[in-house]
Amino acid sequence: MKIDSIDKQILTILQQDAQITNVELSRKIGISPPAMLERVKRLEKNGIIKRYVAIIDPSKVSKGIFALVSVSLSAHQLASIDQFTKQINKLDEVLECYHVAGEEDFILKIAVSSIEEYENFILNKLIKLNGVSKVNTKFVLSTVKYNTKIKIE
Amino acid sequence: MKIDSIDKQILTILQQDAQITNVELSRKIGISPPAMLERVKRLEKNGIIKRYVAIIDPSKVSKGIFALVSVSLSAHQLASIDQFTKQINKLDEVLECYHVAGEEDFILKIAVSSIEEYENFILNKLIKLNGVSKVNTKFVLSTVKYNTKIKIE
DNA sequence: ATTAATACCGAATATAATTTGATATATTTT
DNA sequence: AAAATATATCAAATTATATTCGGTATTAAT
Repeated sequence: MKIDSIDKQILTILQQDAQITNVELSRKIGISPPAMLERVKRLEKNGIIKRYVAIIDPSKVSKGIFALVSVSLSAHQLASIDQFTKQINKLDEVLECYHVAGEEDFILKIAVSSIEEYENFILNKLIKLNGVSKVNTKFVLSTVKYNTKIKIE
Repeated sequence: MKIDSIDKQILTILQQDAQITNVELSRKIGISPPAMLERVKRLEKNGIIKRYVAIIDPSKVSKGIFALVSVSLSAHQLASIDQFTKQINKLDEVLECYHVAGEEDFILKIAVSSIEEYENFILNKLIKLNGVSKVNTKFVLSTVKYNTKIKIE
């Protein structure tokens, strides 16, 4: 699907405020509400817009402790990464997980409510996954920036 | 502000689907639409819900290259971290930035459209920030999990 | 126990989303 | 280049939803 300049404007706005009304959005960009509606639906149907979410303040729901964790898999396990992938996707504490090039294999972002909960996560969940051979934790002191918006250009 | 069991259900649902209508949400949870509306507004006003956003597929808007970058500041610069913080917040390529405990000072998540753009970001933007003394890049091979939802319990 | 505050509901109203049918604008085909 | 097709657009009408309102129940405080 090809994305034109109007689509880009739509995506830029919706990434910052998904609650904007269709009427207001169409007014801002300068096309009619029905035309806008069709464009947004098309962006959704084609998977450009994946979903709409509410962003919660973690500290206000007692999930204020974050950690960035690197994980290495044993060589033979690396052959079947999708098993690891599936397991990671089931763990609620894992917000993000990236397969990376370099020393370690994966970098995970973890959110928990306490150090005890973190310890429990590492000892009873993460290192019990098949093939996990090395784990290294960096605790987050503060979140400097958290942005779900990617620049559209 | 105190959050009860109904609020938790609301937050859990809105974190997955912020487009749900107030009518549908109230039906799911079992209170009337006006009561639901008041609760959601309260969660917004108290900053529990920070904002609503559309999540875009980066690969479909040619921002398919991600990197995780560690940054160390020189000792004297660490004294005024908020300067670094402000600068980081202005850079569109930086989606997330965490101040971490350990070897390095910050971990950044970067999104760009090409390796050339990445090189330009590092050479002309990141290392030109005051006090940046060490930079180390890990390129993301694949995103295993990307979740903005934190478990409410 | 009494008062005050809070949360709730059903009904009415205001606002917005969505559908419709017609028209214009590109795009492709001949 | 002209005709045909597909696509995008609009204004108006309809449908659905958000929001307001007045009153009632429930909870918390005095």
